[in-house]
Amino acid sequence: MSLPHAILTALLEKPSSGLELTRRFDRSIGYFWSATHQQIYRELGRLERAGHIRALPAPVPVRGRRKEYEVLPEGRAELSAWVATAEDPRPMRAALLLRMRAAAVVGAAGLRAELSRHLALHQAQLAEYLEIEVRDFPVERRGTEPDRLRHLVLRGGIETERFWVEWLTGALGELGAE
Amino acid sequence: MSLPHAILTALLEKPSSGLELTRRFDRSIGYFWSATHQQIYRELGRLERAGHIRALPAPVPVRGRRKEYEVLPEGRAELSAWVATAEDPRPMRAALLLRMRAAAVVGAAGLRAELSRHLALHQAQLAEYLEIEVRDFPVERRGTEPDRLRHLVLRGGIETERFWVEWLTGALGELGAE
DNA sequence: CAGCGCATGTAAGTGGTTACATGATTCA
DNA sequence: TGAATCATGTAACCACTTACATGCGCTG
Repeated sequence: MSLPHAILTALLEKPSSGLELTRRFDRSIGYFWSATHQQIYRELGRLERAGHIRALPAPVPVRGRRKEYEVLPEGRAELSAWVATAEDPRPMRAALLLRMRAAAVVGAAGLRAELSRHLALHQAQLAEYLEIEVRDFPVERRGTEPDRLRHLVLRGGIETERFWVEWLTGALGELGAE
Repeated sequence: MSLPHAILTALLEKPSSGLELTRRFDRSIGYFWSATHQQIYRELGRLERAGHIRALPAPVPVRGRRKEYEVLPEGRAELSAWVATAEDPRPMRAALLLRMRAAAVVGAAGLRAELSRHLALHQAQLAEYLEIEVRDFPVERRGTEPDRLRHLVLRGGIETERFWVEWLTGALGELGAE
């Protein structure tokens, strides 16, 4: 149950409309909790009904007109509570590892190309994260706690991608030329 | 759409009943693609209707009225095709990273305990994987391709857990004593 | 004023989770 | 015989995905 909290976090960082949120999810929060615009609109409706956020007063609330949302104190309290909640990590879901295990049974024919493709994707993502790190977290900006925490989040993304790049590289080596 | 393929893989490794599959998912395949017994029974039904597996005629029921399934050639072909399929990696879903980002906004009160708890869980999982590695993949058993592939899968689990242990250790250091 | 992009939504279908139901065997 | 356990399932719900629908504002 993390989507509402992802949205609350994003709205606290900057009040936004549904579509703006969608865009920001595509390039920032979505790196570790993705969501489509349909999910976001539905969740915005729920959060509003729950009294956690409110739409900023618009002249005429009509379909097709942008609605900007901001977080209410209740929403901030909810998010604050969630940060300290005990919530077990979900078991990982790695389809590639599954495919590798299937390949051990039925043979690895055709797997090599797919591994290469994934390797390129993860290398690209890693490069993007490293750019963000250079741009947003220069050494002199690492003093305040919020900055240190945000940097930790980014390091999580970086190390995850690095893991995949290394694992895929090793796997391609093991597979040989096929 | 990986659950059916996870089941096909497991059944090729060893024909099983629904409950046996559930147990094996809990301690093996489920490490990277978990499933409950309800999911498994539903999926077994679908796979049987699709002609990918069949129930063996029970010779002498050992316990209860179990149904043992085995994979048909069509199922093996389906799995073989899936191994080579182009399927993009799903974006990661890391609730802990999300919570860390929320903490950057509303404060990290109470987060430390939760990070410690997760650290212990991941350390335990890592230890379990390392035991499996020692037991199932001694150096002299790494020659055949199936063994090498299965070992790669395990290495994926090991390195993932190692990532979390390191990230959490670093995060606890950054958070300070609170 | 027609067409296009922006913005907000609805609807249907799938996969996964939680809670419950039912029969069959074992054993005290 | 009654309780515990093994084994297979059903039902309801929720999250997420995919496809489509509707209204607004700008521009040619």
